[in-house]
Formats: sequence, C-alpha cells, structure tokens
Amino acid sequence: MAAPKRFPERDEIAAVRATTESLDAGSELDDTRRLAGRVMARREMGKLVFLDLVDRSGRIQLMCDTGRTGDVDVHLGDVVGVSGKPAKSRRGEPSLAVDELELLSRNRSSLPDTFHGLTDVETRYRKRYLDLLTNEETRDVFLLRARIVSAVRRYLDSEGFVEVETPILQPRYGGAFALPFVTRSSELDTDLYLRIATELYLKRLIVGGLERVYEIGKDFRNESVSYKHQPEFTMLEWYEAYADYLDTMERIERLVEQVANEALGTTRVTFRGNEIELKAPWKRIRFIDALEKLELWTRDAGELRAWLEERGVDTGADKDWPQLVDHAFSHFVEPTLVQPTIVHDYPVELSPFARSTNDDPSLTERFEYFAGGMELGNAFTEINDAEEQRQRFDQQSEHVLGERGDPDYVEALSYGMPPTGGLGLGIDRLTMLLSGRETIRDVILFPALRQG
RNA sequence: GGGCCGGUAGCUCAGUUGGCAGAGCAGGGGACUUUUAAUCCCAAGGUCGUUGGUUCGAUUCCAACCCGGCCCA
Repeated sequence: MAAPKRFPERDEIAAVRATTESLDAGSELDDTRRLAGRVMARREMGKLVFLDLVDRSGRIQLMCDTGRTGDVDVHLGDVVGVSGKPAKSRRGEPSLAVDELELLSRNRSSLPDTFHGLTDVETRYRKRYLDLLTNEETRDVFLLRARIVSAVRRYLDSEGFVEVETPILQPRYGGAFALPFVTRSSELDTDLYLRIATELYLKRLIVGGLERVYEIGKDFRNESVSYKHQPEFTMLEWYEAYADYLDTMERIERLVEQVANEALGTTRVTFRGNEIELKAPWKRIRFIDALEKLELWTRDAGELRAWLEERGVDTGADKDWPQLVDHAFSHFVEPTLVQPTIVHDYPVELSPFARSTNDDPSLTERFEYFAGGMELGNAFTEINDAEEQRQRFDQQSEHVLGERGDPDYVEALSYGMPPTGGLGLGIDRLTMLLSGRETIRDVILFPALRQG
C-alpha cells in the first residue's frame, strides 16, 4: 500500500514533551496526540520497541508496545507519523505511548553515524541535508539565521523602509571594488555581470523618490575564499533620504542591538573566544587616529611601504598609496576591533561614493563597522551631486578592481538626489557573530566548493 | 598562489617497519515487554582519493594530480 500523502493535525514534539513533565514514571495521559518526524534511534526489546522521533522542535521517545501497534517495521531514518498518549517510561523518559504508527517515507540509504553525527567537514557542506539531519547544532544555526533575516526586515519595515529587488544581471558592475562573474545573454546578445553590490541601483530609487529603500540579496565576487569570504554572499543595503552618516551610525547600532535581542534573546555573544557586547552605543574612532595610534599614518606611499615592510608585511601586491593604507588598516587595525567599533572619516581615495567632511576635503563621511575582528559593513553620506560623482570616478585609483565609472548612474544623479545616508551589512558575517560560528561556510547552507 | 595536515566500508575511526584489509554504528537474518550509543547470536559489506613509478608483491615507499581543512599572501 502506498504511503500516506499527508499527516494532518500534527503536534510539535516539544509541545508534547512539555505535557509529560508532570507525569510520574511509568504513567500515561489519557489524551491522544499526533506526532511526525524522523526516527533517529531504535532500541528493540522483543515485543516492546523504543524509537527516538525528531522533528524541528525537538526529540521524544516513542514507546511501541507491539500488542498495541502491531509489528514495528521501522528503520533508522524513516519518516513516520504516530498517534498515542503522552507518557513517561519506567525510567522516567518523556515518551509517547504509541497506539498507531504509519510509515510516511522509507529511508533507503544508511544514515550517517547517529551517535557522532556527520563530522567530515567536506561531506557536511556537500550533503548539507545529512548535516541537518544528524546535527542539531547545524539546524539551530540555520534556524537562527532565518530569525536574524526576518528581524532585520521587521526593523527596517517598521522604520518606513521599502523592500525592493534590483537586477542581479547587470550590464555594468559597480558600487564596490571587486572582480565580477561574467555571463552572457543570448537573447540580448550581450555580456552581463553578476552584481557585486546593489548600491547604484538602490540610489537610483532614491532619485526616483522612494525615500527609504533596502534590499537583502546575493552579491557575487569572483575572488578569494576564506573563513570570511565566499564568492556568493548575502548583503543588506539600505538608503535613507535626508539622513547622513551620523544618522546611519545610530541606525545600524539600533538595528544590530534589536536583531540580536529578537533573534538570540541577548546582545552578548561569544566569538572566537571573545565575549562581545553588541548593545548601542559602540566605540567610535577616526580612521586616521586608528592608524596614528600604531604610528602607521602617512600620506606618503614610500614611507608607508617602508614602515609596513619593517613590520614584516609583504607589500608586493600593493601598487599605490590607497592599497597600502588599506593593507595597513586590515592587517594591523581590523583584527583588534573585537568589541563593536565604528571607524569613520576615511581618506577620499578609498571612498568614491562618499561626500567629503566639512573641515577636510581629503576625508569623507564614510564609516565601516567591525566586531569580532571582522568587518560587518560599510556606510556613508552619499555623493548626490552628479558632477562631483563624475570627478570621483575619474580620480579612482587605476589599480582598483572595478569599472571606470557609470555614466547612466551619473545621469540619474543629475536629476537631483536628496541628501542620503546609505549602508551595507554582511548578513553572513552578522550570522557568524550571533551564532558563534567561526567560518562563513558554517552559516551558508550550500557553500561554494570545487566539483567533487 | 605558497606552507603544513588529511582522504581506508553508508557513517565514526583503527591498521599495514611492503605479504589475502579491521572495529563500532547503520543495512540483512534471528532472540528478547521498560530501553537510553540497549544487549546477544549469525551472515554480508572495500577501486584503502586518482594516475603513474619502484618492487616477485604497493593500501603502505616515490612522483604527479584531484578534493578538503588550517595558516600565510
């Protein structure tokens, strides 16, 4: 007979488990409940069979008296639906005393070791379903990630932001420095790039009068893979008309604090062995001061290169001052930013989309924010003057990965964009921080790997 | 891209100073009505990452390559 196609009126295992709390060992409630899930352990005692049933909410023991249920033709890994009475075994284990057991789906493969779980890192990534099946911690991480993303949306929605979707396939890539993936549209007969950022499209929407917009989506960067980099990753970007980078600093502090509280129930997390307090306000430091403290601030490329080499840094790949100063910052400052820290007022050379500060045209109203020694995101008071934006594109370092400007974007700005504060937040890295997972591959369901 | 480490049964792992490849769990058969990684008995399960080389003989030694991890760039 074919297996049932549905199993209605199902309770969650955690809820049924809770109803057994007050029971004495060896007793049983007169209340029929229905559960479904996967059988993750089987202990057979002749005519009495114990199964462990797992669903998304938890685990419970099934007591199958074959006098009540008939033969228990169930293998490890089978998906079953049962009805029975909440009970406690003689040893006091919360259980369901099963009256009826239905096989919903047969497991035809051997389950990974249910005691150790699946531990082989490569297999965990390649066959994530087995990782989820056997490792409760893995399920917890991805359920947490889902709560994080929905808490981010809830915050922005409640603040009047509009969620939008902009192109992933773009005729020009921009909004960041990165090597893109290239693809081709046969119908349009044109090369297209997978976006490296949503920035330039979202700001067109600010020009269009949407005032507060955000997008949560995948960006693609054809670059190195590491514990904090994946070629495909999830980014939040928001743009807020009539706000500047100071407003944006306050907003990101509030967002992270609120998301942590809603998704995790606390703002204290442990990451790479450090206790981190995410509650607002965060530490703030100027970019220059951060480097000056380490005696690494200079505008002279030769001098900076010499200082870095003295400290054992290989600057061979750094072709000009912007690359050197970026190297200095990411090598010596970033790893020390364990508690949440806003670093602000970046040199104009590193910041093609940020407006200058009022008192120093060589600096911009830009900040990056860090926690756990890791950059979480980047934000600025957006350039809203078309002519200024055109000049910035022209001044951009010739060594930077990225296109030389975007005339269509400049044209959009020429129609006038309100003063705007914009921000990007790496959702994967935020999830790493809140889950305590130390590698980005552990918070991405199917991380990119070579073909096996 | 460089350095180090790893890849043996479906899973978790052992092992071979070069001589027919091992365990536990899972899967198959059987016993058992209160188990908790249940227990017990029986049978089965392998391209030892791949390709070459050395050797009478290679999973083991050597080389190249593939895949992964950690560190560095």
